[in-house]
Amino acid sequence: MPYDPSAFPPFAVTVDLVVLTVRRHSLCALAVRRGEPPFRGRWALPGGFVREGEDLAQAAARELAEETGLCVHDPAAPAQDNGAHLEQLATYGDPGRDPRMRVVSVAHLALAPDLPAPRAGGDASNARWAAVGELLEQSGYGRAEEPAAPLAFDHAQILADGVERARSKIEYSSLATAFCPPEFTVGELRRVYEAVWSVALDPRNFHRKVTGTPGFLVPTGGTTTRQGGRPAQLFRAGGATLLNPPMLRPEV
Amino acid sequence: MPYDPSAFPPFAVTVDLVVLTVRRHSLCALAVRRGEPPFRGRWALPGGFVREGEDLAQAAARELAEETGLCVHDPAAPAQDNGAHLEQLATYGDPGRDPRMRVVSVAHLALAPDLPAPRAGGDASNARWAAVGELLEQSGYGRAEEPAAPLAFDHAQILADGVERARSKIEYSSLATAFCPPEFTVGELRRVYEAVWSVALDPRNFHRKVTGTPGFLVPTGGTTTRQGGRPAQLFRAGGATLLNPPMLRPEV
DNA sequence: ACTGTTTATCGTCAGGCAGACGACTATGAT
DNA sequence: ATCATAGTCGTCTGCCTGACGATAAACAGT
Repeated sequence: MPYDPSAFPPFAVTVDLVVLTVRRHSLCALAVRRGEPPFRGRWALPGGFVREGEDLAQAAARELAEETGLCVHDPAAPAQDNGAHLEQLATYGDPGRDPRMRVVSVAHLALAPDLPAPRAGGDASNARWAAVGELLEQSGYGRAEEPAAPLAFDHAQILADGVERARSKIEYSSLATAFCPPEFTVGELRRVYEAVWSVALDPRNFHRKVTGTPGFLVPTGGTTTRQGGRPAQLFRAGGATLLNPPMLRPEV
Repeated sequence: MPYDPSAFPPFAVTVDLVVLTVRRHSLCALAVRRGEPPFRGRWALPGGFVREGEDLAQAAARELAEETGLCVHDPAAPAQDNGAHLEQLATYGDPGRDPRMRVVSVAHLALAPDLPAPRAGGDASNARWAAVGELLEQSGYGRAEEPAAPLAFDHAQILADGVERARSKIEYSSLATAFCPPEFTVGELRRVYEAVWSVALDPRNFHRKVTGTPGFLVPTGGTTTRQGGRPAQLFRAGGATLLNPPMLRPEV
């Protein structure tokens, strides 16, 4: 089809972020309260316009830093900082998804270790970590009872897609370590899987699997007792990014 | 970030298509010749602007129909027409990817059975099926020798991403049947895997795997000898979309 | 009609990996 | 000292896969 530079409909392009973390044994997402219409006062995913001259990934990283202070983990420089994992998720462009104008949103997925408190431009009351189960139940994506205040726009759909991406991706990649601090124990990593999948895993088989996969975990030599019980070895994420064979998710 | 409807940079939004099929035992992609600058005369992926009031998926389906005449396979109405599989791939928005203006392209991946001849608006010389190996070698994504005429824009990157998506997705889903006609034999399905992965698979183990996975294939009762040799049973794609355990891709 | 070629299909066997689960270890709490 | 908690090492069994032998049913050529 011929390009006609003078005759194309103009769009606004935004990035929206699904920022996931594991807190208190449950998968949580970052939600911000909208300060202006439409959907004023409702919770939404963080996001904003892509600026001129700005790459999509740059825009997502900038928004992530503005909302959480997190730096993005550079895949080239492996495994040391407290940076987050960031990847493009999908693009949502239904006409009418924003009542004001035609907006195409390029959603990104970010995985972060457990953080202190969210700061949305310094105003803590306008940002929070919410359990994804609660956020999605309110929007009819779970077996809901009281559809209290669903997320604004189509953000419930975006969140559901992001959670599904995270759930499947930790099966065959080492991405679960993005939820962990730089040094972590096998038990802490197992609790990440259990929270994301909402299942209970056998500690012995899990230990055998992750320590037996070459390049997945490298021991740092240290130990910790911060989980109670017998001291556990500390590990860092190894260079391997793909898990082959994958970690098997128990069916329900 | 506050939304300011009066102050956002305008973007053009396009859809680009990675249309894959298997022809003569090799994976091929649809390429169209550009009729106007920039990159006039070079090969590119089919695509076009998203229209006002048009969904992204609608735009992709419209472009696919314009270029190939294919209808999109409705996931709700399973397995009978010669429709193609269509899914969103990723979004590319580097500033400068189009020298004329700021264009964000939402790439889609389409998988189609082997088709007669391409028709790009009736002009056959401006559209062709090209082996993905050749297209990517020319762009430095394979071990190239003569970087003849790489694809226009960032389309080589988009094609590489689409091929990688297809390669990994046939591992754990029944998507390989989208490359087959409505009725097909186990051998034909195996040749799809072999073409997409560029490997040789053991016919006996492959047969055991696909016929032993419940819901993957349903026999139609008919047989065919169109491949020569002993008559083979004909199958249709079953309802199962996920392959568990997955088909294992031999490492190189 | 016979032989060779091609493709399809069934069977066998050994190795690897995952699930179930027993046993032991090393901390802190009472 | 005893208990509770969490980590780590083993064992066993069943399933799946890769390697590969064997048979079946078509066609081509002599």
